[in-house]
Amino acid sequence: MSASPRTARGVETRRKLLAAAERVFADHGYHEASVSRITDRAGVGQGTFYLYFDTKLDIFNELVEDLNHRVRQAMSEGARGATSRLEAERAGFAAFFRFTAEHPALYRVVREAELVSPDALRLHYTRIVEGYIDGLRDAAEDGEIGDIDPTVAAWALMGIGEMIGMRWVLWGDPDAAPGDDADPTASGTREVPPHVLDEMMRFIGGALGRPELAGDRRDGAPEKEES
Amino acid sequence: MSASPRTARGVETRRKLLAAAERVFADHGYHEASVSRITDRAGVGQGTFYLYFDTKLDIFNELVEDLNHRVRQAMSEGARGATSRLEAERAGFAAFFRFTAEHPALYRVVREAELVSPDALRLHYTRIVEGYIDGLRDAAEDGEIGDIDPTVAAWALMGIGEMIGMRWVLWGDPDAAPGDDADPTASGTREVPPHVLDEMMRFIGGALGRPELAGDRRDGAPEKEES
Amino acid sequence: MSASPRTARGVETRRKLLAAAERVFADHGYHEASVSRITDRAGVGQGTFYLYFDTKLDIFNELVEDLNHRVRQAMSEGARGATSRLEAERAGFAAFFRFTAEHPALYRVVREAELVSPDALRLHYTRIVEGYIDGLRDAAEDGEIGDIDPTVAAWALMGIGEMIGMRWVLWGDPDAAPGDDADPTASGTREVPPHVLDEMMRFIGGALGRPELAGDRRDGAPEKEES
Amino acid sequence: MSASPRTARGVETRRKLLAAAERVFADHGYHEASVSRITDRAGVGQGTFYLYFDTKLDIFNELVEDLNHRVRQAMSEGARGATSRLEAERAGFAAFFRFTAEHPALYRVVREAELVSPDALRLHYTRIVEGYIDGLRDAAEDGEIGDIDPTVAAWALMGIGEMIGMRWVLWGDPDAAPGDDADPTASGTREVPPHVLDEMMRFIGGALGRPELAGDRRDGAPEKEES
DNA sequence: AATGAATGAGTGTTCATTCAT
DNA sequence: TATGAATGAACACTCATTCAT
Repeated sequence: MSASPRTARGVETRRKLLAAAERVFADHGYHEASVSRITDRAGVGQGTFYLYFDTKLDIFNELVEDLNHRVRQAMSEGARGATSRLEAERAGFAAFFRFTAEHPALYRVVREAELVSPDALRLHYTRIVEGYIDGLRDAAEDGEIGDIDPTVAAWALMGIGEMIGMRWVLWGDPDAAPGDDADPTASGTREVPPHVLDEMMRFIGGALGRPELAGDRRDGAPEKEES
Repeated sequence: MSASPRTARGVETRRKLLAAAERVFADHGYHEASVSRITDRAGVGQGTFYLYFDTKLDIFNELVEDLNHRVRQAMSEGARGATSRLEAERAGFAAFFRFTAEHPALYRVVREAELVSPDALRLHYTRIVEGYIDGLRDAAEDGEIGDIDPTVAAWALMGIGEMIGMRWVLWGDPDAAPGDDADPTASGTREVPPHVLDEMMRFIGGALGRPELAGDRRDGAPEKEES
Repeated sequence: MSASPRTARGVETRRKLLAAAERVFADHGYHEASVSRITDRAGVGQGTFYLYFDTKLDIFNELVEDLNHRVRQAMSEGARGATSRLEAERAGFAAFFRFTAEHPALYRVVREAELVSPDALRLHYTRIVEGYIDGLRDAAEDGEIGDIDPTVAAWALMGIGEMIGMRWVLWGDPDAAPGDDADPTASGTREVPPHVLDEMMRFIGGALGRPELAGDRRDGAPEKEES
Repeated sequence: MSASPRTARGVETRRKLLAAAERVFADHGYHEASVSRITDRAGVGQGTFYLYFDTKLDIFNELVEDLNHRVRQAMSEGARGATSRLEAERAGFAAFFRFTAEHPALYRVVREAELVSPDALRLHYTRIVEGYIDGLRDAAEDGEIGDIDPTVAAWALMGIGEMIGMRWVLWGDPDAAPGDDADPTASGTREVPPHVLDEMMRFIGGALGRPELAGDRRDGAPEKEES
């Protein structure tokens, strides 16, 4: 039923719908977001929506796909120029957290995807993880990290990033009691504090078999302090 | 409006409703789960629901709370008897994965809670993390692990468990292509393969500054030290 | 199904239910008043209600009946001892307004009765009007008032009392703009200002053919009309 | 959410809904009138209602407003051409009773408004009363009536009209016992008998200080007016 | 290409009433 | 006499989707 736009005007309308949908999904989640809210924000008639998308799920999936591209691009751009795997990892995480802070939609939309469109979620995570796996494999070949299983490690890294991002970016102030910040749209602009990022990288560095590369205060580390 | 049951019959009805709700939420998620589906499955009239719960959100929150208790109990029971922090960690994760496999509701309900009842989600994660933090602090005092920041580490562990659990328990077969397993109710009985658990623990062991305790094949650790 | 109470305890319970119903109907109106609210306020179980009343409409009708008795008693007590019809009228109205101020339920319940139980409403008004008619007839025989049709006059008096009561007792401050006092339960304690009562009685005095008896400032009419 | 119709079709649909609502509210009152009954009678889908009205209360308020305009227009049209205040009053009342007979909804809807939408009720009465007040003030300046307080008199007139209208128009036959006419839809076509209108106007004429202008059989007025 | 109108199945929730104890 | 449990029909309202223009 829906079709690709054939005119410049159509292309523009489709774009407006996607942009509006990102805002609306981010603000309200999938279920509370109504097609009419999307078309309202896009400034088009309700029927116009179905010119470009078959269903509400359709535009949602496209949006998840799009966010996936953008976050991966942000991460690899962030990591570009890093001179070691861990440096790349750190830069990638930093980019990921920055992206999350700027687009809290990512978290919300993606996590909601689990129930709404499980395939979209799997694809999203899988693609990011694949990037990790490749990087880890290269680093292992170069002896840069230990011989940890890259698949398991990649999923673990994914989980760390997700949870730290949720905790420090989405929730914000560590001391905020639950309930202090109930408005989900209000909390999307925090940063991961530097020491948290440091500790997280030390954690990851150790995990990957190169504690000394992550900077350290680690007990059994031969040269560095304590000695 | 809702009240606690005052008779045995009422207690039983309330229990049936909670059990039904767990099933229905797990199968369909919060939004697709309708009160009438819950009451149907519980075998009671629709109005009966409101004798014991004020709103649909109410029973959802109670369920999240309940699941939180149960998973934490499962984890600490699993970890009981461990002789080291890492052993406890491993046993705790194993218990967590087992619980997840038996109650896929946990994942689905909890993750959806983010949009439906953010406080419930935060409380859930925070409580589990607090358990981690205590354990890590004790272990650090005993010199069992490195001096990693316990809060950051705890959230990282939480994320690892979540993601590994999602990947290997909920999704099941690593090679299953997305789309092969779209029915969310069909995939709740997998186990985390032993080697994945092993690798995960090596990852965590390294992260916590005691790679050698986690068992290893690590490059830079020729024949364990510590001897 | 319902029965008269056979024990002192039952009499008491029935009384509690009626008292609770008056409060609840007054506060919420017929439709918003639920049986459970009534039983809650009465401090009895929900089922107990149906021991004494067949339906919600039943207790409502009984309440209207009861209020009717009470307001008529208040009015005739107020009027007792008056030495002329107009004095009696004034005292009766004053009593009526006082009763209204103390029991705003009267107005609300009675007016709602029009749709809920039209018979109850008619009976209520008719009974009060019959009292007026009798009084007017007597007064006419005594030459105390003009020979106005007592039935029409009685209904007119009823209407005047109702409207003045609504305007000055229920609504309160004459200058309050609509909306300033939207809470219907908050405005039941006003009084009809003395000059309003005075003017009203002058109006009625003239209507009944005895302007001079009502006190007057009437234009050029030292002793009746114009001549 | 609701919007003004943008096409002729929409205008027509909205009109049908209002007309249906007037019938349904008049027949059943606010609470028994369900949106689905309204849409059924209008011959549109249930959802269509919410295209033009936000809530059931919304259309109710609009209806009260509309009825207020119409009754005031009917009254001033009825009074147009009267050569004295009392003549105008009589014509106005006659128009009011005629309108009531043709639109019994007025009474029912407006009286129920007291509980449903108190502001609407106050506005309704206040607007009519303001018309009375203006007329009375003019008449007083012209010496046409006594110097009665116009505000109090206006509310009194409002009450008289309401009550006489209820008694003779809505209830119909004076001798009908309560219960004979329980169907509220069946009684909307009566007229106020001429002698009742006559007596009512004599009552009012006396009240306003000009008994002789209202026609009379008054004791102290041996051979009619003015001569 | 665009749109406003229309729909009807579906939602969470309420409540007068019945009944077993 | 008293009650808490249970019910199911009913309600106001929402929304993804279709369609005529």
